[in-house]
Amino acid sequence: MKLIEAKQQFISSWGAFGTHWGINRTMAQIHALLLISPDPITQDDIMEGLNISRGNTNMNIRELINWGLVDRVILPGERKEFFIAEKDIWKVVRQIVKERKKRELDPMLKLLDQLEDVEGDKRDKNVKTFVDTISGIKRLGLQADKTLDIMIKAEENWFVNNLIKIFK
Amino acid sequence: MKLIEAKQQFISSWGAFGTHWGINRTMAQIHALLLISPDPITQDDIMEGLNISRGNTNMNIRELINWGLVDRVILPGERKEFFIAEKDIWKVVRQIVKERKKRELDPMLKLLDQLEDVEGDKRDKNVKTFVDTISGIKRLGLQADKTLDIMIKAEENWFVNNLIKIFK
DNA sequence: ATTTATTTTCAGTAATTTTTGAAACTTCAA
DNA sequence: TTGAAGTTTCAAAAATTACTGAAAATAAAT
Repeated sequence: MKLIEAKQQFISSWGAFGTHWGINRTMAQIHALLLISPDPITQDDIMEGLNISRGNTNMNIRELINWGLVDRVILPGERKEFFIAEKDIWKVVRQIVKERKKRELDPMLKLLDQLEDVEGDKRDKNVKTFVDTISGIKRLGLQADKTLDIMIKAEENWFVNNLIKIFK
Repeated sequence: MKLIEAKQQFISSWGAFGTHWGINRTMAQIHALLLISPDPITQDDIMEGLNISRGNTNMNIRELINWGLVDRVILPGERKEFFIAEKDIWKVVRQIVKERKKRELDPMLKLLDQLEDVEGDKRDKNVKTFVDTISGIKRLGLQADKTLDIMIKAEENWFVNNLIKIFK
């Protein structure tokens, strides 16, 4: 397979993959393009590379920066801004985990706390089933919270090596 | 908080949570409703409980069954079908992991294999960056594949206990 | 200060996804 | 068999989400 073709394929697939995970297609594609670009590139490069509008490009780059996956770069002597993605895929995963944890898991745990102490007699099976379900989810959530925290802080090799050892 | 209110809150939040993970709101809400229902319930119960149409209900129940999260139940003497959800939240997670792995990770790994042997000179930095990116993702993907397989097969306690021990 | 290059915003439009509801289909009891 | 109860399908409508492009804002050069 030729490089041009392979790049296209990767960008397109990465975009489709993203949509299955609640990430918008364009954002995932910009990320893919940056991942395989050896040097920093401009908004115009991205617009041209993916055939998308300036506004769309700008909004999604900003979002990628918010997620901590892309950095703005100022090159000396250049007027335009350039962009570059973190290439170490393990760091990328940790960053995504960190953000999703903050945005989703933490609020969910807060909610579960409130729901857990619902009024009512535990002998009522409606109450019992509700409380048991919430407690079960909360227990799992707390475990995930702890585990992910350690994962986020961990050094790449430490974590991977641990997994390999444990799960072999 | 009253039970009715708490149930509403849970269903609504579970739905919102789902949309962040590429799961449609209604499907997540039906799942939530089934999780907190002590006894099997019918399509009509769900329609009424969530204020949604028959078609929508039917399609999303079917999808939940495809995901292995909900079962059809025939009650003796009843004409209608009833539905029930797996309540053990750890089993639920394992089932979701299993399905997403099959639907998403496996195809992604297949793609990466193809992309990895792109034509061209490795001294060309475009080729090098591309191949390095793909290889990096593949390495991570293979590791995830292995780990998740073991997790899927694992007994609940075995796994949770392991995690607790390892990550404390 | 003025011009020029670049970035950002956002109202309107387009594309996609979800939902509805009625018709078609199936199942079962009499 | 017939028909009543229940389930499934799917074309059209509604809702949501994403994208465009031009105008406004910002920044840099002259």
